[in-house]
Amino acid sequence: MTESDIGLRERLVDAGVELLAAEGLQALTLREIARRAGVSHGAPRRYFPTHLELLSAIARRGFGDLAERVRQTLADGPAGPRAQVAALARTYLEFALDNPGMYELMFRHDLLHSGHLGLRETSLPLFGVLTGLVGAARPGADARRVAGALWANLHGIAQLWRWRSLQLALGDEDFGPLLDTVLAAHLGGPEGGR
Amino acid sequence: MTESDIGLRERLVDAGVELLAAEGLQALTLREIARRAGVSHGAPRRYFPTHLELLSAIARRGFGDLAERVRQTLADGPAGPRAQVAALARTYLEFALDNPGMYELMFRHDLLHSGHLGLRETSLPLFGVLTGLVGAARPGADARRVAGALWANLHGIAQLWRWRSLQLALGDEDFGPLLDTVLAAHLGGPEGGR
DNA sequence: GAAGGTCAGTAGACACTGTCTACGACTGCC
DNA sequence: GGCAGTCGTAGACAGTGTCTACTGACCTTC
Repeated sequence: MTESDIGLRERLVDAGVELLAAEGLQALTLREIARRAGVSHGAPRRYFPTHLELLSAIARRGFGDLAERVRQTLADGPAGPRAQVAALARTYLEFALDNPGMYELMFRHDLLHSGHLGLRETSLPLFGVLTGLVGAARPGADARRVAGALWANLHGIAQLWRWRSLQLALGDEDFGPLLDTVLAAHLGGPEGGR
Repeated sequence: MTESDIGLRERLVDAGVELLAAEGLQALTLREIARRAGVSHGAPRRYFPTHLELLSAIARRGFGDLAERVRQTLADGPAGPRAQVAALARTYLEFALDNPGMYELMFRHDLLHSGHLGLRETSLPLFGVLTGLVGAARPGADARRVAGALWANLHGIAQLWRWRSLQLALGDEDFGPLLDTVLAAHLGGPEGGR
């Protein structure tokens, strides 16, 4: 009846998400998650046979959150594919910088069970959305390839920005100008279409 | 007189580089490096007070190798800033894909002592070279910003390609077409100039 | 109502990790 | 020949992920 019967499985993922946000990825040990959930270190094994699968479940939360944020951005956002791509890109970067630990985990493929766990199922649709918008914003171009290039660019910015490498090289404090440059490069000038 | 007096310090880094190439980053433990170098697990501590510093020394080898490869590419490569940027980009990606473990280590800032160890000293000059070439290839543009965008794009491609995410999304088997798209986006059409 | 069985979680062991400290051997120097 | 200082060894310690034996509660079945 209390919070304790929402199931240990969910409680473990909750504890992991909190711990990740509070202490970072290196603190996300199996035993510490169990401690935070108030169970012994052997308990998680009942639901997650291995540490990797628990981390994957936590990462799936992150992919879900990101997808939800993007969905909401596109629902609230301005009209026009060009502006929507820009809004999506900004949302993506803000997510990465607001949740550094989670973003780090989401792309640490060595820690994740990327195959069977539906990570692809939440990541590929997002790429599909981006491809559609890019295709509408640049009718002539190979939408998939341009979307792939843009995705890689966003991912690279997220990583380098988190480590302050780009700030160091550019002297910027906000990623806005850089993002404008990137969008103009992949989609054409900021005035829209091409 | 034999190989054993080139100094344990260098031997440890050598062993680490080999181990990294052979077994990957997760195998690069302090104790295994010591084992491969033929010493006890406490020996590295004499030269590297912490695991992090040994890994940083190994990563520095990687940055040195990359810088050397880029230097050679630019020396042998074709004339013209546009073509040189393209050659640099290709060299960068080939390095990342030929040495996946090393590339992974080089950008795992949580494992590296990025501050005092001269990593920045090998990475920033490379960015300076790129900025110079970009400035020559696109005289009108903000060279630093475009170079930063391109660098982030290359880094993103290297990561996503290693995880086969981009291959999955694009259906490609070679990164050449994608790289052409990226270079055209940041530098203008493939015919050169703008 | 009592017996048996399944399931969730506990407790402890194991091998492994990075770090720390005490110790031994070997060098060059006076 | 004795002596210091350096280099590497050996063992301890806390922490990790995994595995196995166990306990106890609940649920079914006679």
